[in-house]
Amino acid sequence: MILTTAPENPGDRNLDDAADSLHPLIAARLEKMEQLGAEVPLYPYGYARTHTSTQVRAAEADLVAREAVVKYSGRILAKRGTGKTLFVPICDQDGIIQAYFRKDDLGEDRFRRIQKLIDIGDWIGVEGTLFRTRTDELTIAVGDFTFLAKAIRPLPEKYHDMSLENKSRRRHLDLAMNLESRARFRTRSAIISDIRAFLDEEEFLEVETPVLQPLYGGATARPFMTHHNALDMTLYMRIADELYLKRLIVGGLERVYEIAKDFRNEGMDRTHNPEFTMLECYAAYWDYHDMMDLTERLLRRLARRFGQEGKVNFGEVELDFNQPFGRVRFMDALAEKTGRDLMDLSSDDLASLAKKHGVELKKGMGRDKILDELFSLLVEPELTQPTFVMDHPKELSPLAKDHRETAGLVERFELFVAGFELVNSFSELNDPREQRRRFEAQKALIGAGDDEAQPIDEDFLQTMESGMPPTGGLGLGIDRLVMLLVDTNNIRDVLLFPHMRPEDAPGSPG
RNA sequence: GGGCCGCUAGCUCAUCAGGUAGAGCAUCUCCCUUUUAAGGAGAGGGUGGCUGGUUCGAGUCCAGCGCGGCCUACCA
Repeated sequence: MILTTAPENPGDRNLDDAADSLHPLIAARLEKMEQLGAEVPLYPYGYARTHTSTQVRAAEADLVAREAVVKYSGRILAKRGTGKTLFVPICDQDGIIQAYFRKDDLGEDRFRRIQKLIDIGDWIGVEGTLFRTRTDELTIAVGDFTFLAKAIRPLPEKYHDMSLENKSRRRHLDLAMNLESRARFRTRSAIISDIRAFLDEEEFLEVETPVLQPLYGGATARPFMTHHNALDMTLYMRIADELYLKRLIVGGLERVYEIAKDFRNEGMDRTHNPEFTMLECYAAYWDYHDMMDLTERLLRRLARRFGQEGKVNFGEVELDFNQPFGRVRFMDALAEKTGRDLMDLSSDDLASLAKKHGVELKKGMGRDKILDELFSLLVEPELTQPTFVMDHPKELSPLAKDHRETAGLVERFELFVAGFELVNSFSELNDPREQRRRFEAQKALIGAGDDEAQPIDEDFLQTMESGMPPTGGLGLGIDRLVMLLVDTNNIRDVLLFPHMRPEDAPGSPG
C-alpha cells in the first residue's frame, strides 16, 4: 500500500502540487517543513559529528569525567515527551543513543522546534554532555541541535515487525527499523570480503568477465535475452562465468576467480532469485581433488569466523565444518538406496525403477537425467552434514573431464550441506575434440526438446584448441552460503533487493 | 507449476451468525521537567486487493483475476 492516493513512485508526483490529493500524514509533515524552513536550513550540507553511537558508548567513562561535549547524529526513532522535556532515541549506523531535550536548557523557540516541527524519521545532529538517567540509560543532555533532513513519509510502527513482503519491497524501511537486518547484510558483506581475502592469499587473481554475451554457456539453464541496438544483435545475460574464465586459463593466468551476478530465466522461490551471486574459480594444474581440498579449507574458515568455532546452527540442525567432509560416490549412494548397481541396468529397467521411486518421467529424458532425478529424490535430502558427492554420470556434465578410472563417469563433485547443493566442481575438460563431441551431444538434447541444454560455442572451442592446461574449476552459490551462515531459509533475507512482482496490476497507467 | 492460507486506517492486527468497520502504534489538540512499547484526556484518518455474481442488504457467501506467505516439484 502507498500513502499518496495516486502514483506509487514519489518521483512521479510533485509533492508541492495538488495538496488536496495528498495523504493527510504527508500534508502535515509538509506543513511543518514549511514552518521549519523559516527558522533553519532544511537541507544543510553536512554535520561534523565527533562520535558514533559505538564510540560514545566505548568512551563513556572518559567523556563523562571530562564533561565533554559530543556531537552525535542520526535518525529520530521516537519522541517521548513530558511537556517541558523530551526524550528522543537517535539511531546511527551502529546503534541508538538517546537524547534529552529540556525547555529550560534550550529556550522556548528551540524547544518548540524539536517538540512540534521535527518528526519521527527526520535526521538530526545533537551536541551535549553525557549522563545516565534514573533508569540507567546513557543519554546526551542536548545543549544545541541541528536539523539535518526531513522525512515526509512516516516510519513503520516500531513495536511489531514488518511483513517479509514489506521488508523486501521497502528495504530502506527494514534497514531503518531493524538493527538485526543491518547486521545480517553486514555479515553477508563480511563473508564475501573474507572469501576474497582467502582466495587472494591462495594467489588467485580476481577478474571481471562479460555479463552480456553473444552466446551463453557454462551451466544448464534458460537465459535472459536482450538486444544490442547499434549492432542489431541478440545478447544473452550470462548464466555462468565458466567459459570466459577458462579462456583466461588458456591465456596463461593460472589462478583466477570472479564473484559476480549470474542470471537464470527460471522459477522463483525461497531459494531462487532470477539474479544471484556466484563465485567461480579456476586453477591450472589442479584436479577436482585439489578443488575439494580448497573448498573444505574455505568453508571451515568461514564457519569458524561466522559460526561458533566451526559449527553453524541452521534451523533445527547443527552443521559441523570441523570434521573432514563426508565423501560419497554418486553411483554408490544410489546403489545403497536402491539395492542395485544402476550402471548395468538397461534403460527400460532404469526407467521403471525410477518410476517406482516416484520420479516423473518426461519426454527426452536420458538415462543420466533419470539418475539425477533419482539422486535428488533419494539421496540429497539426507545430506545434512557437509558431504562431497563425487563422480557423476557424463551426460549431465558437458564441461567435465572423463573419469580417469571409470568409463561413463566424469571427475566432478558437488558439495551438499543441509540438503542443498552449495558447490559444483570438476576436473575441467581440456581436450577440444572431446569438448566438441560433448557440445554435439548437447545440441542433440536441444533438438529433443531440452531447453536447458547448452548451444555449441565455436569461439570457445577455438580457444580450447589453443591449448588449455589441466585445470580444476569450482562454482559456489554465495547467496545460499550466506543463508547457511546467517541461519535463514529464505533467500529474500540475504538479498538487499530481491526480485518482486510489481504491486500494480500490469497495464495500469503510469 | 501444484496444494493450503492470507489481502481491512500510514504500520501491525481484530471484527463470532451477512445488517455498510474497531484497537494499538503513528498523526493532530490539551495536561505532565529523568522517559524508554512513557502516561492521561480528546480528535481526525477506510474505494475492506480488483472485477463480477447471489441477496432487500456483502469486508463477511460464490466465481474469476492480481499480489503475498507456507508446503511441494525443478535450476545455484
